[in-house]
Amino acid sequence: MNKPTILVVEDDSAIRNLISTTMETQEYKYHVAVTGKDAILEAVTHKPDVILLDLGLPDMDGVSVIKKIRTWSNVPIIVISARSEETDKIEALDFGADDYLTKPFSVEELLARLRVTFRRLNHTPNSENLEKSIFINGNLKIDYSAGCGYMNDKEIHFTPIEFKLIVLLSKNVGKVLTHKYITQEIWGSSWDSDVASLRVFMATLRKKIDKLDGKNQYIQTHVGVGYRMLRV
Amino acid sequence: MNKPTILVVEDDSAIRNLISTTMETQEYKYHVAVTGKDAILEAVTHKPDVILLDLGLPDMDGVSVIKKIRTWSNVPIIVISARSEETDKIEALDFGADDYLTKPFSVEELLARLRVTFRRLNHTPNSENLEKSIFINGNLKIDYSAGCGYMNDKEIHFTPIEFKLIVLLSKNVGKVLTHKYITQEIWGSSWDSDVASLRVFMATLRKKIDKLDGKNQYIQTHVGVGYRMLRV
DNA sequence: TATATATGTTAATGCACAATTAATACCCAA
DNA sequence: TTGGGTATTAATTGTGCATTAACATATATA
Repeated sequence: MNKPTILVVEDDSAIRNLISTTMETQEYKYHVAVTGKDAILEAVTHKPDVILLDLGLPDMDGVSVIKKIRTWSNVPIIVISARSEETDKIEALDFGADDYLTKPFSVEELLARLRVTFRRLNHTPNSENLEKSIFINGNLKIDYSAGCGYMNDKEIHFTPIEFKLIVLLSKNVGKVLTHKYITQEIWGSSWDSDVASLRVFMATLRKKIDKLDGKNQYIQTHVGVGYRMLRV
Repeated sequence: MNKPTILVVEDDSAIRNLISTTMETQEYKYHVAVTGKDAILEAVTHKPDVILLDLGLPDMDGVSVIKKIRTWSNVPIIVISARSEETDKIEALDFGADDYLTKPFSVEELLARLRVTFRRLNHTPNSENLEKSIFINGNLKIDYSAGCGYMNDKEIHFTPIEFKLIVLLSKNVGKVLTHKYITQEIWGSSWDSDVASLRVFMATLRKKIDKLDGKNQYIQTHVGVGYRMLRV
């Protein structure tokens, strides 16, 4: 995960500002919600990686917010609450909270617990990277997660750009990708010289893909437009 | 997960008994360790799903226990400590603890936090339990728990970072690991200078691994990307 | 068919990245 | 404080890759 997004739910403006400025100094991306309704809406629209949730919201009970979010998401929720009663903690934790801090809380501890959450997000494969990591098309195989490709079950070496390119093509099998789109994706910007390079890379890719598989053609040229990987 | 196993690490017999009886009333499966050495040994042999760790152990620092276990395992660790200092908490959390309770603690809260952990274990498919503590690849053998490696059944000494590195590589055999990922895992943050260091470590690792095994190559460079351990 | 334009292919160059060794800084224990 | 083992930094040499240019071939249009 590159930059985790945090949703801060807190109605007390003083604490909200404290947290906000903390988030900024840490250069975390974050959104803010003041009410429970806002919180749920934000959770839906922005898909935060973590939620910092105050239990004492003006419009609805904090635990209800947790329950609601838990009906469709397992996003980590760290509760920050003024209530230090044991029963409150247990209720919140059992209804889906992942951690519970009582006010007044230490900013450093909050950050440490956030780091724990991030660490876990990185270590446990979440639904995002569970997406199929192996692409198969004819005799061509690409293992996205391992970062390598195979032809007839024999590994072939790809340079970084070559790999980027074949990943791009394979993720869009059957679709024609324009020169502009491809160069944008690979070099970030589209120059004429990049298109010239692109042709060279296509040549080497074809040497590695098409020529090794005598009969099948994987990469097709669309004159004046771009390229396309064929489903064979 | 049907019946999670808990490892209880606590030298104070009163608290140990308190926790033990609690575990029994909950019908949790559990093991007990009194020293840090025991704890590490138990963690290896019984592969607990969760570890409850007291920081004040007689033989070694609790944080050292965390660090040690974290070199080869991501098992959730809940710290139970008499130290309520913020810095202690942050240190433990940053070195790999998942949660931190201060004594005297509420049994009910402990149970709630355990349930949070179990919940997480259930809906994040973790490979932890499947892992063996001994990794074998060609003539290379790594004993994660003992913290040492063998080449042709002869022990080779690894420095701490070297060991972390080879564990990381071995746990991702066949996968290309990016510079950024590796430096993040080992140093926690990714600086250019870390990549320079990484290269030095790779050189020494190769001297210890590749060069000792005349024919097989274990570590492969992916220029501009990172490194990969090959399954030989 | 002729001509222009677009694409394919190959080889050469320069640069960024990588390997390796040595030197320095750091850390812990005696 | 000192010494042994590690980590990090610096400096040198080596290598692979991206890019460019030059030329060959293909495709489109009149």
